[in-house]
Amino acid sequence: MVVTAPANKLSPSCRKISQLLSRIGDKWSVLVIMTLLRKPSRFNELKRDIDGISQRMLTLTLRNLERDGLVKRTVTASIPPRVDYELTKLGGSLSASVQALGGWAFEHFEEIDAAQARWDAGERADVRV
Amino acid sequence: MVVTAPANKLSPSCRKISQLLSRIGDKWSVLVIMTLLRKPSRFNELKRDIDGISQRMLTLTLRNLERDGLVKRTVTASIPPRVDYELTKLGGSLSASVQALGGWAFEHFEEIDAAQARWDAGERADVRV
DNA sequence: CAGTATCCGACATGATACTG
DNA sequence: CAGTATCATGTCGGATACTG
Repeated sequence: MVVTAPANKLSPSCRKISQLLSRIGDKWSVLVIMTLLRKPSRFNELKRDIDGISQRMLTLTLRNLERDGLVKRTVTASIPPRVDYELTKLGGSLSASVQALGGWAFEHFEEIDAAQARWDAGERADVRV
Repeated sequence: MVVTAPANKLSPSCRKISQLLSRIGDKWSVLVIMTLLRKPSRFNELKRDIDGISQRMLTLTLRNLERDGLVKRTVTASIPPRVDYELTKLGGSLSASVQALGGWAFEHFEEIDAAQARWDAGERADVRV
């Protein structure tokens, strides 16, 4: 019995993309990375620069990025305590790729918005044969 | 009274990145895009190729991508019904940027895994001064 | 075949209060 | 200043059943 060719499963590298996105694709990670790319910052400095982030989420996001080796944390034992965050070399190399995606977003967001507007207006663009 | 310089808020383009990620950064969108990049497919064909996706999530993901103008849907009124999905030109251009990110992921995922392993082993890598 | 409808649990996020 | 702890809520996603 002849069986048709094996299913065209996705290659492992495609899975890597989605794994990466599940790491940095949350609501705040990219914003934190882009902020740290501009300059290393202290905790409350980040909180001020990233509009709308809660203290809790900033802490969690930084911990995750630190765990992934993308951000380095430096504690200075003074009073008041001082904690500085900066991108690691790994984090810096990631930000380059993220910025590339940002370039696409900046060039095409109007097309996306337009497509959504059409969709929401009820003009579904699919084809019926 | 002299006030310090305006807060270093993120530039609008950075926000665009996070907006894009909130669109395609969900669990399945990128997987669907990468699958359609290889070849246009029918509904159940996609379901077979994308391991683990539920019927519900495939439907929702396709609707969102269609709404964003990234995917085109073609209905053939036959019995049984036939529906084909393919990337639009916009979707194709996005996939290039996504693949760039995938390249980074493929090159560096070992470093990330290693960093996580260190963290989980309790060796927090931060610096104390 | 290609969906829709419904229910439900898990997780992500926000708000708030407290601490070394 | 830089967190941690706790609670409340909303959304995401899976399972299941039904339909043109």
